[in-house]
Amino acid sequence: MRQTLMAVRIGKQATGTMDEKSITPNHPSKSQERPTLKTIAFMTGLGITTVSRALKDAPDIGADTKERVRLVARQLGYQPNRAGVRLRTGKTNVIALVLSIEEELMGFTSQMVFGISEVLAGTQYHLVLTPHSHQRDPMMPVRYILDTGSADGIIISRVAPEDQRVALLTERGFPFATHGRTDMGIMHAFHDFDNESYVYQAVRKLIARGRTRIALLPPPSNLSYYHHSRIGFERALAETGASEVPVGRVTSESSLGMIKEFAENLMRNHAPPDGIVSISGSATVALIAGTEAAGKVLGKEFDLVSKQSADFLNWIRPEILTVNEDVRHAGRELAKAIIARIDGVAPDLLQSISHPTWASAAPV
Amino acid sequence: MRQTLMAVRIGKQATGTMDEKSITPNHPSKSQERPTLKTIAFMTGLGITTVSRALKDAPDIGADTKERVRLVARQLGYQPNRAGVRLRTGKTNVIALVLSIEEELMGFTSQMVFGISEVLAGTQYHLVLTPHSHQRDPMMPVRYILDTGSADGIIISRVAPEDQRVALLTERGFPFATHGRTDMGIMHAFHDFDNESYVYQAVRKLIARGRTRIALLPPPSNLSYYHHSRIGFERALAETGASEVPVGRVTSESSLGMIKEFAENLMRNHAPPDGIVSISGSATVALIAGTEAAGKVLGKEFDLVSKQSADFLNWIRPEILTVNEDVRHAGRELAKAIIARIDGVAPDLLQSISHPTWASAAPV
DNA sequence: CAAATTAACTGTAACGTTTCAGATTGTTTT
DNA sequence: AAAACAATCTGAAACGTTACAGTTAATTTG
Repeated sequence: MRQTLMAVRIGKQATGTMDEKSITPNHPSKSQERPTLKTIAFMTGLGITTVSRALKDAPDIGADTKERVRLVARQLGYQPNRAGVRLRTGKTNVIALVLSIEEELMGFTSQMVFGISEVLAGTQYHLVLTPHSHQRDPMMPVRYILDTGSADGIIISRVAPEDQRVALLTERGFPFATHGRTDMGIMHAFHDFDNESYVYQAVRKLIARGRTRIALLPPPSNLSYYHHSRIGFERALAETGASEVPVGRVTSESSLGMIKEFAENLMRNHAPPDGIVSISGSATVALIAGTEAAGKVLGKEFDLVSKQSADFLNWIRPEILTVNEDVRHAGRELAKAIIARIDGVAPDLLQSISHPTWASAAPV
Repeated sequence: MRQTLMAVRIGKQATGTMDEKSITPNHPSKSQERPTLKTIAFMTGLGITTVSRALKDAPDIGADTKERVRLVARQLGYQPNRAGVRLRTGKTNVIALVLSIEEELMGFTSQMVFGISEVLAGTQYHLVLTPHSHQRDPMMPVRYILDTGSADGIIISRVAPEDQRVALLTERGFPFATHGRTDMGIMHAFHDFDNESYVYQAVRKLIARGRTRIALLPPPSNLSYYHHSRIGFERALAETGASEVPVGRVTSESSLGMIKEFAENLMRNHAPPDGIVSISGSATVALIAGTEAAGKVLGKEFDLVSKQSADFLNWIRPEILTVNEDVRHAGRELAKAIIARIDGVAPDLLQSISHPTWASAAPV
């Protein structure tokens, strides 16, 4: 029974002869319904099961049968029905990106999304966005996805050192990857930017320029990278003997108006900083406005180092020392990690960190 | 048979007694599977069909039965299984946002996404992102969605006056809404920013400041809003007798380096413009860099008007006259429109336009 | 009071897929 | 030649939902 099958048994009365959907009158003949396994089964004269198994290259299907099935499938442009697969297997082929609307404005989110999409484009996965107000209930989207099984994996950002979402997802054994690290003794997939190193190097650069009184505009203190940036900051200060000018409760996510006002007051102090490190590009814009409103000249009376996720600060003030956080790359890494995680790869193999690279002094 | 039903007929041997899923050993008892119609049917003693119909408030179900079903459903936290619904009805409860990775960087995409999500959050719809390189094959994502039926509606942006995607979607009768208008005699849902009016007003403002030689940095000429901005521009010039300083082939989406270089050359001409209108915030950043590299002072030798989708230009140069395009609002409008479209509302009732509002001179 | 009508409920089938437990060959072993 | 095996193929059932065509019992009609 090697190659005898060639369409000998046509029709297959049992399952019904390919039910000849009534051709709609407007589209003469092109209105062919979407092909299913049944279509291929009919065309090849095989059973639906055989076709299904052939397409997943199961070992109990003959080599030439597989070939034949694949050929017809390709010819028809067959694509498995997602709802069918999902209903039967529970596999959604969906990655959920949970993001907070407080996310940084300057292109952060879009770059992340594009990075993820880049990787997902080559797979069966779709990307579903689940924005929410982080303030209100950060657990809500995660719980929803968990309860409804509406994704195979989750990417979360803005993680805290002790992150409830990470705890919950881990407890449930649900695949996830985070943008940012945690500090709760839980092993999980992540990608992070090395903010400690960034701030450390930033301070060293300021000191190399002779600055000694440094201020750090950090992220909100509940987020993990607040601590990383503090550690880098303190390490650099300790090594060099430079001193810190404290910033009070202002953070990179305070309103731009508040940041400006703060910066202006700060620079009007009797002992203002001569170097500022900023963790966020948009905050830096307000920072400049404030410092200049106080009459200070960037590059002269003080220097400024900033991280940014889109390359725009140096167009505004070439004097700013900038580091680009490649968020798109982060997106790519996270997408690869979550897919691997879904495929069962151990989380400790899915951790990566980007290191700061300093932009050349001025753009073209 | 009014209120006699109260759990009299329990069990229902026919369909099987709620098959008591083997409780997993790790989770003592809380590991209740996700409730389905069957669960509710069992608990109420009703048939699955009855429960289904009761939940959709069908007219042939008794009022008290409905109440009872709703109560139990709420109690269990019942959520219809999306795969089941989708398989049976073809309804995906998904809105696809097709966006091009060439989309403006400065927060445009994220604001759009957040706006859409805001509206979708109150509905059963999920938001699926389908980014793609617009250059390569703009039709691909649309065709994919059409072929696989993977969404109930599509939102597209960056439309052209004669847009193939609009033509295809209309031909297939598929619900969609566009960010931007077309000009091909097809009635469809859209939201647009009134770029004609923006540019017109921009020019008038420049002229009010005594400027007479105006340059327009327009979007790429294949996009609809290129034409709108040109119309507004030319109308203002015609009315006032001001003259245009042409910009050649530079557009708001040329690289920042190119824009800067162009601006610098332009301002070094023997007859440079004294007013510039920019359609994009990020381009404006480069524009400033170029004009200042040529030694010109903003607000003195020339004035600059720019549109932006995030409020940042005035932090950089308070002198710039800015208009904020509220992309988040656009997202909200588009989401509402696409849902209405799916519900069968006529497209001509789903068209809206945002008008420019001028930011107050300087921010806080 | 039989027949028709109405109100309330229900089982079956189907959407497209995969898993399971066979079935049908031909071939090898004993 | 009977029995066992291997290689291929297969139908039935199930996932959760809804449309359809009933069924049942009570009520109205003639």
